[in-house]
Amino acid sequence: MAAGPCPCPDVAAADGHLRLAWADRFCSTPAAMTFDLFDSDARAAADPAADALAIDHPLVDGLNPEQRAAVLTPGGPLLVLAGAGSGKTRVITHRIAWLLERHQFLRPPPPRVMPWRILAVTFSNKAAGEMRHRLESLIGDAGKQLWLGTFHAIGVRLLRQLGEHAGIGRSFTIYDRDDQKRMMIRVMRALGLSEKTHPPRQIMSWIDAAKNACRSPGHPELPEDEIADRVAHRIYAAYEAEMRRADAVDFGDLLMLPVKILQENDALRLHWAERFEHILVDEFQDTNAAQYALIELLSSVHGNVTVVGDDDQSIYSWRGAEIDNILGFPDRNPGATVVRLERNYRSTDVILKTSGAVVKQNRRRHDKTLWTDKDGGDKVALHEASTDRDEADWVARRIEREVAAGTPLSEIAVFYRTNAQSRVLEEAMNRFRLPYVVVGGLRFYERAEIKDLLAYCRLLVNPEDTASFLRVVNTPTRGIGARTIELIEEAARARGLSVPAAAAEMVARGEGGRAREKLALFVALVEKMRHGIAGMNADTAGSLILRESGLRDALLADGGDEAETRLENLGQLLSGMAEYASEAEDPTLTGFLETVALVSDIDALKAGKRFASLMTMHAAKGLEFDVTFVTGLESNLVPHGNHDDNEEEERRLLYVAMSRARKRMSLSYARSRMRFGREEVGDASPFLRHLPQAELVETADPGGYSGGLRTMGGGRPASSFSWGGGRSATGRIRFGTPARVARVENRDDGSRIERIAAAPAASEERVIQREAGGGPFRVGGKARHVKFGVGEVMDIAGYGDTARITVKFGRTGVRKVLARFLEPA
DNA sequence: ATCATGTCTGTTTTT
DNA sequence: CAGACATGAT
Repeated sequence: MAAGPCPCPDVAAADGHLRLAWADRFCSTPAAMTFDLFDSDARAAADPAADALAIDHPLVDGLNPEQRAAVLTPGGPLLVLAGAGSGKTRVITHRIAWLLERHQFLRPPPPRVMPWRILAVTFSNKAAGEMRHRLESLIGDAGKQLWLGTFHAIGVRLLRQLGEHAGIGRSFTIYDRDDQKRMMIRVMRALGLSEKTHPPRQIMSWIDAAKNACRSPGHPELPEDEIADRVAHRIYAAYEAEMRRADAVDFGDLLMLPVKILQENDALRLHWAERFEHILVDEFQDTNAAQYALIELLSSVHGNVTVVGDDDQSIYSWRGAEIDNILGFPDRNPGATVVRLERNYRSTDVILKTSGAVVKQNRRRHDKTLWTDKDGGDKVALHEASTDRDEADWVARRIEREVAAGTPLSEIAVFYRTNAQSRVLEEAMNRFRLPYVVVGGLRFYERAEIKDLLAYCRLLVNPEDTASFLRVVNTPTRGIGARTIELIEEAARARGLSVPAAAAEMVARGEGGRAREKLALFVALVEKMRHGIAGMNADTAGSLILRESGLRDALLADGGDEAETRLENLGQLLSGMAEYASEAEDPTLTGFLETVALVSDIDALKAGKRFASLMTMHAAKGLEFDVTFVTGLESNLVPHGNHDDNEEEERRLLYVAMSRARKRMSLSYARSRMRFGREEVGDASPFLRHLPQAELVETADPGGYSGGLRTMGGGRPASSFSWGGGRSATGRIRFGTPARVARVENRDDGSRIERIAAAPAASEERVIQREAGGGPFRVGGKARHVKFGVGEVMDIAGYGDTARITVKFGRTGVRKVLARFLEPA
């Protein structure tokens, strides 16, 4: 990024057109050359100011002038400030395609860029998949060859090749939070530290912050923190040593280690920076120091960096993201081309104005004016509900109406601040029998049985994998308990070995206390399986391990409903492995494990159709829907903490959520909400204060609250709000719950909790609806299972995709199956 | 060594 | 409310 000023002229604007100059940093001819299209001669003769941007090329056809500028800018640092809905993904994909194809259209042709010399970085796996998909539809298989992925995925790829320079082996394992915590606790015990004085959670997030800032143990400027005492530094150092011993890396390492390696090794840096001729970074406002450093290093030869982002959508500062990376980009990169995309193609004017009114309250931002030619639009509904449950019902009822009016479910989304809020909404969706997916919420890969099998897999691939060893050594139970593990730990500490290595050595020496025999059996089992899976594809290996490890037998022996569910889940995992093996470049277990470590939601797969989407506001970034519901807009939830320092970010988060809608949006909040099993009373979010009245329609439950919305936020009167006794201005919304009584509870610590009496019984209608929670399934209806075929639904228990549905299949007979394995037939 | 039971504790947000 | 964790009985 800092390759020095480019001698070539920047793209200059003229009459909304641009002159195209050849300015790639690596061009062998330093003087700028102007290229024209084959067919541009006549045009140029007719109008000397006319330029190459009037290109008749499918890649820029239909783009607005700014988008064209962004796509066609030849090289050097390029900042695209892309407002919400301004077509930034389109710009990135088209720019990549153009870089790959432009040599066919420019004279004289610039050197051809090969796809594997382009690096495109996205924020999430979902975004990477989407981009790859769109790219392939533009340029076909060449799209498969470029380096495209999240920062973390790119980090893995680099570490695979460079890891040895940081003491990382070839088969390193990526640890998730659980594994990290396990290692952390071991380290602290070894150091004789109490978990009380140094909560592992806090230490972990401190270390995470250090890694996001690229700081190893011993760095003079480790993050400031109240827990950042000398002890914490010692823990950090010991934790790192232990991770290396286990040949494991955490998420922070995936960013920090490649940076360290490239910083410390000139030859490697040159090699890799030479390799990438063009680098493109999406969601640049959410990059942290390590990510920035990585980009800087990798672009240090050619200097062709395109960064795309929107400072108003920076919502990850808690993960170390520095908004200054985007705000300060032009200063850090003199001569950078800056393109602003302010035309919004997504939302109605009403939605644009409403969301804009929120984010405009922020001080630290580039002022910008998004505009659209879609005038007017449906007004934004603002709804006050008595309780969270009523709010959820209100949302579900409106979704029902949308569906009746012809909106596809896939075009409807519900957003909330915290994952815990999904539950009430899910229950309401079930009452109304509306099919839905929780995006990124329930995590398939976090189920115990899945983690067990994966831990076996990882231990086989990485013989030093301490965390996985500890997880499976007694799963299923084989008589190796705490005492034996303690012995192994001691041996490992004494000899500086990883835990599995220490266990193997103990067995070899005939040590191991009472459980010696059993431990020997286990070590032999692991060896046997490791030998057995050599050369196998992921799925074949997976089923061998499931069989040999005893996991399968243990579940079969159990025989209960839950065991059956777990077996189903494991079956699902195996088919996932098969699917992976059939299409992946590297079909082995190693490849699969790598992919799995970076992917959280398998459910995103079915987000395509037939389901409404439920997700956190964070997860909503980058997505769009015809109709959205932004829920839980209460003062203690949005903004979340009471800290002033993140208020602007919380407002941006709300802005992100509000700018996802194409046609209609509803905002809602509840006067009381269940939290920690208690009902808590709150006010509307102070962020709602500045909503433009003209764009709103307000409604409220009639609830027993004297006066309803009285105060907002700091207790000041909310004069901007008016509402009339629960009557809907649209007159179409029905109301449900009767009055309830509030009471105040004084607690010992002097704090006061306002509570509300338990909700009265639901209406008749609801009781009936509540009985069926099977999403798209109905008792008496048909359901299809991949293996068992079509059958009749006999019973439904639970809700959502974890509902247990009893189906009578023709061949297999009656079975209980999770809803997630079925589709309506 | 294992299982059942009880208690406490906590909730942002995610690669 | 639910998951993690400690305790105690077998």
